[in-house]
Amino acid sequence: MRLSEGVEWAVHCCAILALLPPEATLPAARLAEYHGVPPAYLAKHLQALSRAGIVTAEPGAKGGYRLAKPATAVSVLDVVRAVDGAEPAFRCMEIRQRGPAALPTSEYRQACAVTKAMARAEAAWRDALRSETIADLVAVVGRETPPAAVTKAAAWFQEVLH
Amino acid sequence: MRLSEGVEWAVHCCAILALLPPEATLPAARLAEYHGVPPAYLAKHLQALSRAGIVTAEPGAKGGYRLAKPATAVSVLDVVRAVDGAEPAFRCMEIRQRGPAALPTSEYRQACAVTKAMARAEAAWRDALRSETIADLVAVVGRETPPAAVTKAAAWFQEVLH
DNA sequence: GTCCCTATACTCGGATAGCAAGTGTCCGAGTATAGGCGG
DNA sequence: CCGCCTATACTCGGACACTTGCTATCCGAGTATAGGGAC
Repeated sequence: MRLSEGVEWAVHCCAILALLPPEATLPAARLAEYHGVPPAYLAKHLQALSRAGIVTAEPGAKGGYRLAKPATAVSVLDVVRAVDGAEPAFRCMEIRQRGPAALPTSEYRQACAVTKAMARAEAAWRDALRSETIADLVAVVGRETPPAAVTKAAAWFQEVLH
Repeated sequence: MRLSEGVEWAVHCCAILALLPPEATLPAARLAEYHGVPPAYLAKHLQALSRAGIVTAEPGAKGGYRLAKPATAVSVLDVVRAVDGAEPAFRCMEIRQRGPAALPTSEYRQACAVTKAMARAEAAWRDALRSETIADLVAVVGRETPPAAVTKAAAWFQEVLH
């Protein structure tokens, strides 16, 4: 089981966008440059965030991306689902309905116990991600990041910000 | 994010093996036949369960697989980790250490907030799977399965059991 | 009748192809900007 | 000097190759069994 690498990029990008002044935008190319990742591929994931309504895109010169909602209203789960998709990790193939001891489909009214157990676990995972917002992450980063990094980042933003 | 299909097969196989009389074994080919899945591919996953110490394999004629531990001592998490691997779904690539605002590696002592949040969510997922044992699943199945299916399965086992 | 030996058939185990999804990249459509021109 | 128009440059958005890892398969090594033969 492996989560798409783009999820990490997307969450970090949301955290950066949350730090921007209101109404300011940052192009995908700058976000990619800041994180040291391929610009074209990051753009693909930012498009997914845009489709999900997490960020809004300003087209044209001096355009770029901005958070569509307050950082307190964007959970990590929102970002994960936007990039990685909403399908569950465990897909029940109903193998109990196959083989020599199978019954007609109409006999299986309850979801099988395996599926239920997996669904409970995934629900716990989603709950944990839902309870954490981008604003929470930003707060933690601001508390734990060395001041040197903050000033360095702030200086860089001054140059590229739209 | 997608869990290997073999996980579903492996859990179902463990549940079947838990129903067997003590010391009885069932070959991989019969387990595959019962579930209607490719025998060779299922064998691969059963090997993983064997390596993990969840089942033991009896070689030779009249051989097969048997649970290595009581069903109450095998959690669903054990099976998932045996088949799917123990690596976390989210792998932090430390992209914060890249780009124009990066600092020397020695400055990053804390794990980044994104990684921590993801780790918490995965811990919740694992906890949920760890709290469920194969014995629990068997109990639920025995309670919810129609009697017709139980007798049909029992008859089939009588024929193929070693 | 009992014991031993041998050949057999069946089991698991690891090494080997095929395919799908994620990874990475590119080019085209659209828009706000900046400069030049006319009034 | 001010307003308008046009050309430009930059942005996002979706469509196109490539690579890794999951899916699927096969064949070889090893062992308990079953049968036959000798005592």
